[in-house]
Amino acid sequence: MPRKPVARDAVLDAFEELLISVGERAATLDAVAKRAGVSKGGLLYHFPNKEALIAAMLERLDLLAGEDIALMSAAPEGAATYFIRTSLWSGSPLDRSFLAASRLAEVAHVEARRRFAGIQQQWLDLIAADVGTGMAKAVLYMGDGLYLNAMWEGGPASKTDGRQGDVEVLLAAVERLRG
Amino acid sequence: MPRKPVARDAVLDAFEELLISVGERAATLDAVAKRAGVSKGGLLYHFPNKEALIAAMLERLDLLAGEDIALMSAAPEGAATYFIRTSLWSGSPLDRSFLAASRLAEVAHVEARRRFAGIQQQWLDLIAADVGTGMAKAVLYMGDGLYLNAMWEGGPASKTDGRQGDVEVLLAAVERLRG
DNA sequence: GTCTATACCGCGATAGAC
DNA sequence: GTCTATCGCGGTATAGAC
Repeated sequence: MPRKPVARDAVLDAFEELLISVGERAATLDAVAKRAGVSKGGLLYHFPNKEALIAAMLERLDLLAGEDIALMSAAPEGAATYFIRTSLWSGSPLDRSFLAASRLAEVAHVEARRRFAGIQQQWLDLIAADVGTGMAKAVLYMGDGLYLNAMWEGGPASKTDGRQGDVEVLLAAVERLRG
Repeated sequence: MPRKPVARDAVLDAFEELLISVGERAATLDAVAKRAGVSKGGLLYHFPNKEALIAAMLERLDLLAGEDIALMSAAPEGAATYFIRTSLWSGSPLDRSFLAASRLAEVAHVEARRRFAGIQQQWLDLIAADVGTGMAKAVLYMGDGLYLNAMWEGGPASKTDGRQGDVEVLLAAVERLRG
């Protein structure tokens, strides 16, 4: 198992942060390098081009998502409740990774969209095992809609603030859909 | 009431199509002009800069959304059912306009996000009048989630195909949430 | 392994002919 | 009203010093 240099992770962190805070278009190599505290040349030593940088970020997303799937399947309150609760921004590594990747999916990045589809499918399977296949997609889409509206509202900052009441509404809805 | 030139509308149509099919970053003035069958100079005669082009597109969105709100409030099957049904891509002018604007909201375009918030609020009000304030957001978010997943799946093409069954699931869920 | 310097290209926008 | 030509900027990527 090869140990990756710290500078590499710092660059990945910086890339995620910029995707989240300023969007895909402004997350340039220059900006990433500056934020990570390396030169552009130094960045391009670790990641030969921008696609390689993106690929590494998506790898990390898959890793974190895998851990979340494990937690979700073991959640005592049930997968559906766990899913709705964690649809709200909490600043976790997975949140950041997911949101950053979402910026790429939005601009039609093919591989980012493929990963998303895979993760969604795993979530759907667990929710279906919890609330039944009939209503699983309803639950999944509610969580996704919450996520989407928080995005439109203007970034992750506002998520924690005003959306807590929404979570309670959705949890009540989930209870009505169970069975 | 001033008549707008046809070339103007052709440019707006081309801009929307490109936003939808190739994303915000690739919807450049060059690409729009080529698709609309005019030169870049010709385009910039009608819209002095890119912001003006965006502003005109958002105007059209508001107009179409207003018409939809009117239809929704008069829908015999109820606002909630109408909303879920029309969350699926049908290729209508509103669908195209909404999806195109969504590409801008995704890259943090401030005005696009403001318009979205307004439209969402109007939808929410009508749904609340139909199913009650308690469950209105659950219904709204289900529709939004359906929309979001169709996006991730890779553009509007696939929407019509595989998601029809999802609509039926969501409509059944709405019935359970009514009251 | 990380830096500086630079090549190269495509974007938005302007100027002016027709 | 629509065109061609061109500028300036900022993006990705490369070359080569240290």
